[in-house]
Amino acid sequence: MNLFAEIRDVVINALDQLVAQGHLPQGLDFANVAVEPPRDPLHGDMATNAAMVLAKPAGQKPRDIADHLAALLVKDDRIDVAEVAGPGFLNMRLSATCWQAVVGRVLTDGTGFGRSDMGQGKRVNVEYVSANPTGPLHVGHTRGAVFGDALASLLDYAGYDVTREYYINDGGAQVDVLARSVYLRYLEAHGQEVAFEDGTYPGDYLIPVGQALKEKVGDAFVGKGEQFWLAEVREFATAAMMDLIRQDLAQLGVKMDRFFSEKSLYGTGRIEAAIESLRAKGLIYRGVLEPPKGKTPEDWEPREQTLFKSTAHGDDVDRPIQKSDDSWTYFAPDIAYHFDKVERGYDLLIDVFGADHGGYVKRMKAAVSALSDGQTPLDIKLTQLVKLFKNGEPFKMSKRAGTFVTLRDVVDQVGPDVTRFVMLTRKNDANLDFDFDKVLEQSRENPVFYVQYANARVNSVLRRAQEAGVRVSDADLAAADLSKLAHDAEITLARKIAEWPRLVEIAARTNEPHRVAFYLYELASDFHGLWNKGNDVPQLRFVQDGDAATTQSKIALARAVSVVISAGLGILGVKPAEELR
RNA sequence: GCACCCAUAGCUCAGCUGGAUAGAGUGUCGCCCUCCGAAGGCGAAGGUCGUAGGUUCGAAUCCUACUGGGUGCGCCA
Repeated sequence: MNLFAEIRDVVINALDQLVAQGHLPQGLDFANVAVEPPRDPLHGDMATNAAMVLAKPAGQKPRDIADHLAALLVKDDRIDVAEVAGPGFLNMRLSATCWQAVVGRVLTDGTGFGRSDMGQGKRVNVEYVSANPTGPLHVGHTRGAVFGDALASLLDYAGYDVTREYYINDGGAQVDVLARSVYLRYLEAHGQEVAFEDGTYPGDYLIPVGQALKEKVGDAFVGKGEQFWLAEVREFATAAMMDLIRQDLAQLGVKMDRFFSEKSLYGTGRIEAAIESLRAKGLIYRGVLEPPKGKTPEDWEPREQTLFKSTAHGDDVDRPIQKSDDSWTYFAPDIAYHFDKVERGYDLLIDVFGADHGGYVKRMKAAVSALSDGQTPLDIKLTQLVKLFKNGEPFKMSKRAGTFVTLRDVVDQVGPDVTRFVMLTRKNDANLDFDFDKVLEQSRENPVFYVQYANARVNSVLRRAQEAGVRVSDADLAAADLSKLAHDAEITLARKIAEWPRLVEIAARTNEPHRVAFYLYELASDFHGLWNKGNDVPQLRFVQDGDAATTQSKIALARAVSVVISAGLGILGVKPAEELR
């Protein structure tokens, strides 16, 4: 139930009537007519720009249209007042009953209150994390993981049919490096002295993998050339790394519907098929690329390569899909992977990349545009860097200094809920400061705590009411006499609750789950505000001694806050706190 | 050199398919704690929305140029 959408329907109906009555010309487009909460509450509960948007096409003055519209709108019993203001805004004040009904609705709908059908069941594929299977996930991956996961949940909540997917880069040279590194650990497990040269992974996390390999194959690979063991060790090591990564994700509460292996594209004709599809559209050719200007490529020499004509779909230069030795570049399997996604018939594709892959956006969009003949939109969301702090001091990450911070380090220290919430307190394309101490601080400036605290307070007051003999099940509360919720401060909170379904749609439309986190902070803030008013104004306290009916209505409001917080936190993948400490 | 992202209060950041007097936290200043949970509360001051143009009834939001910061730019992925 989206009250804003309902009132917009009322406005549109009124506009239709004005057309029928001849006050407005036929054939007007109402698509830009919006009903929004005004920034200034003095302007009322909702405002519509209808008169201003239609003034020009209708050839009338905005205020004239608004006057006619206002006269019709007040006939709806949900709208108490409709008045023209400013350049032609129409401000509406809704009846208290309207807001009280929202509270009742939350209690009957539960956390489904904000669910939307805007997605119309369209199939969306969200690809995220997709870290190389060469080691544990680090902090940067953590942000992408949380963002992608919350985005997927958000879209699901907004009525899309969502698939969460991880692309395993297990086909390139980096897994050979991994295999060699594991081989060294394997030799070490056999008591040999080994040296980790440049181009190998020296991390401790491979020690148990080397051990495990020894237990599996004994000394079969000792002293043998690469051709004897590389393929097998590669497979063994990649599987071990994916186990590690799955554990990391599980610890963070990130779920995947599918892990898609890059390797599965090789030797199966899948890459060739994707390239052929592009060739059939005349987008594959042999050519020589210009060197990038101003970057002084030291060892540049012109080479003829097989190129994808990505410029035909908005890219800046054409991109190579084969190396000079005719093996595939990394881009070729990526094309094939996205071809696979296109062929699976998704209505929308979303890729979540780290910001360091920003240069990759245009070519990937070009590829999907070409492969789907412009039919499948691809949205690529980049997550910016996470800067780590400890007690306000920057915390430098360095593999060599051993201060390399993994996802596990973060989650072990602050827990999955705090990690997830904090990662969503910034827009995806803005840098994020993560202070290990501040995120655990229990104060107003810490949004995680502030939201959880609101939820805990609701539970506290719920218990208290129950002790006072008031029936507080959701069913009882939904049936309560909500007309007793009449104070301005209470209606204000109900208004904020009513914004939730609208916010879900905005967040889903923009693919920006951080909006949910900010909304929850505002909702919590409004709730705490009402709570604090109770200190000065006794009749605003949630528990009214000796007045079960009034208490019940106030508890209903509090509980509605809690329900929306639970729904919002659910999208973010954070467990609501029943109580603190 | 080119492409993409970013620039909003002293600081950290929000800001709705363009909407009214641009918001929050923090910091600063003033007042307040016998009160359902004061790990606080109320209030004030604080802005040329990087700069300069453009689009229109209306621009932080869209377009162009510039300035500053970040990321990336064939045979790594």
